[in-house]
Amino acid sequence: MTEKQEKILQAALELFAKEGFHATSTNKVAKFAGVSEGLIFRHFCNKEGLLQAILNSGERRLKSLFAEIIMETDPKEVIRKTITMTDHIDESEYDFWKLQFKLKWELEISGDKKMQPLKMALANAFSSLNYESPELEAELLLLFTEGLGAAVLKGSSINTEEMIQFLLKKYKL
Amino acid sequence: MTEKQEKILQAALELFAKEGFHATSTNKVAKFAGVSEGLIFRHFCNKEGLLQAILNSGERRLKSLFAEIIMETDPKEVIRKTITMTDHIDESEYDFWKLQFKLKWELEISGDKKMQPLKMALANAFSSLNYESPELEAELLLLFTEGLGAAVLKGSSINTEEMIQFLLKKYKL
DNA sequence: GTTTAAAATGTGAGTACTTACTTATTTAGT
DNA sequence: ACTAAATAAGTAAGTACTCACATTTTAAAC
Repeated sequence: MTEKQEKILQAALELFAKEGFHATSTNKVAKFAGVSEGLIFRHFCNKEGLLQAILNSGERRLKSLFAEIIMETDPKEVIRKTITMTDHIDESEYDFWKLQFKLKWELEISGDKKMQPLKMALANAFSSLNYESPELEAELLLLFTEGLGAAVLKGSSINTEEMIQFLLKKYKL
Repeated sequence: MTEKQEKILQAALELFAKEGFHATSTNKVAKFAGVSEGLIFRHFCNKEGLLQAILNSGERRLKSLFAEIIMETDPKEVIRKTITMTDHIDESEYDFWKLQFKLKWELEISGDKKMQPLKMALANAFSSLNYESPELEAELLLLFTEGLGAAVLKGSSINTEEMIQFLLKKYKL
């Protein structure tokens, strides 16, 4: 991975996240990265390839964030970590997460599959704590987590900290 | 409002909702509507104007959906109607709602302001029922509602009916 | 009720510009 | 010297948008 290759990835991530995939031209990416436009196609084949490269390099972030929760053995901790997840995403990774959310709507990249392990871990946790409907509880909590994440990334007026504390209280954690 | 004008609005709504605003060209809209491309600009000035026309004509739907909840006096009914809202949106209006959600990400049209009256109605309802933190309860419920709506429109595997019943039970309704 | 002129609606062929992508050529690392 | 990295200058197709012209609708005058 050369220096310019990384510059392209960085620039594309920022622009795709802030303006959207279709609204960002390869010309714009090249200029923002301080690179000739042709280089994008030399390294990433086409615009779609550039996007895939970004997504692949970001996969680690996604997995490491989820892994910490899934590895947890204490059921209460699984739930607590899920609720506080939004607060643990680093500001330097905002662009990546924003892109992830944006692509769910702009292209039809669901990201539903990637949530599955987390959903199962949550369902197990709720089951261990003798909740009546563990699967539904898991789904509901994920709905909340996604909603809160979306709100934060969209710069909503919502008070994240307060909301997280409120939820922890609701789940008696 | 002429016949062709409505055809343009219909076509644009469907295409914007399904492919996205930036990904849909005016040429595509014109062909899909069976109309000359120039007519779009005669009637709606530019592409942005076309979008605004769609949004304005859809405003009624948004208001009528929220109004029914806000007018409600029984606090328990306010909460119940909010929870079941997702199930009440007609399939013929899917495109409109999908566009609404998509635009939140593609452009930065928040739609946060339009939620404010509903949020206040919910906060009042929770307050009447002596909940400890009515504002947070309201915000949380809206987070769920939006998340559930998004899931349905994205064609998620989630069981909407079941989830709604589950939530009603949680809120003792 | 017909005529007629003006206004509104609609078209098709353009425009200048941008798009994703290519290719011939040059630069730099080993 | 050979290979990979990088560039500059293309290209064809697509973009939003315009404009001169044709058609229909409206409405007032006779």
